[in-house]
Amino acid sequence: MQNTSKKPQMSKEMLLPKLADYILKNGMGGASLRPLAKAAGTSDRMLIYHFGNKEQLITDVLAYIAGIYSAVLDAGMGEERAATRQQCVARILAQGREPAMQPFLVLWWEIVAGSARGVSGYREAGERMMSELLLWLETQMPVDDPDPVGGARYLLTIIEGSMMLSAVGHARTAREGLVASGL
Amino acid sequence: MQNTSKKPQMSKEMLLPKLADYILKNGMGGASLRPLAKAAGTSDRMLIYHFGNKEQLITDVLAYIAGIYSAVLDAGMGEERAATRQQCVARILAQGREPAMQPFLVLWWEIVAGSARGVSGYREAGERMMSELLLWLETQMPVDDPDPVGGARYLLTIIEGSMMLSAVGHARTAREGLVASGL
DNA sequence: ATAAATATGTAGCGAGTGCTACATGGGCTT
DNA sequence: AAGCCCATGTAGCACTCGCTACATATTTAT
Repeated sequence: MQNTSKKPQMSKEMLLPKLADYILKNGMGGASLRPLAKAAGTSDRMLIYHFGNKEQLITDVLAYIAGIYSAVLDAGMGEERAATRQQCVARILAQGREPAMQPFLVLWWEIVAGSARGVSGYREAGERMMSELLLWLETQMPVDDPDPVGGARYLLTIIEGSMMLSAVGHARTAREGLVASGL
Repeated sequence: MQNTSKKPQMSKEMLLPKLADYILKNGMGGASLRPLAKAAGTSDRMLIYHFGNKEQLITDVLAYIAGIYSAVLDAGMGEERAATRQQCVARILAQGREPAMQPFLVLWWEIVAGSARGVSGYREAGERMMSELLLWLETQMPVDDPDPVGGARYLLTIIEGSMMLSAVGHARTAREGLVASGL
């Protein structure tokens, strides 16, 4: 008989995008082996086979997500720099409100929580994603900014603080804080 | 025979402190009925009896924790105000580094994550805790501050941004951001 | 005194968890 | 052709999960 199932030969690399997609949509809470396997078109048996155990799988998927994060960042915004810090912050906050960014944002807080609690793999992913965002932010600073390096760190702090406040229903508080600071 | 077990008459009010204590120590991840019941000196059966279901229990415990949050805030710092915004921020960040605050901080990010994902009870608790912190922060602003209301919102944004960056291993980034901003 | 309401213990159900044992197919090397 | 290794399917184990059925003791109301 002919080879009907052309030896799928599933590998980590083929699985990671689907796993990342599922986790972005459903969060870490629903990230158990059987649903993940179903979403990736395989079985829990094979996930363990490829990744060794669940902890390693999560670590790998989070690293993968951190890896594609900067691509999403770039895709979401034009190339021209902002003219002022105020405009820079406004743009990024606006981007954070876009629907396409929501899965990242919602997952982000779970990564922060896991990192704060010391869960393996979370801290590395979170640190990397913040490093990416920081680098990217430096490239987005106004060309005439007197201190783009320090300024990027300052704006990053404010942006993340604003996002956290928004996440717990204090978007207004964050907005008023920005106004009071001149940003 | 005499009444050996003096009719315990467990009530929500008696259970909440122990439940809150356990959750502060072990986080939401370990907050399943049987361990919670054991920590509170009762049974999973009785937790459901008193709270109806787990979701309501979590909601109630988070509300209780939010309720005692401001007391912890006050207890952790003296009464005299800061002289400058810079000193105000430095004090609060120092307080956040104290061991006694760690359970709150670690739990805090789980509340933010739950709030961002829309889990019932988390948003209300998070919003309330932030409101408490904001009010308290207003009382801690320098007496001669030109805009204590807006300034408190600005400082709150920066403080929370700094704490988040620290949680993912970017404490240095946050510190450099503060320096660049003059705070 | 009787009945109703409250409070609690025991046991278990059905579903889901991470993970493993065992078998087996198909492609590879020798 | 023979043997070996990689990839995968099937079945299941021991455990935890939230929650419930049932019985029962104790207190309160009539």
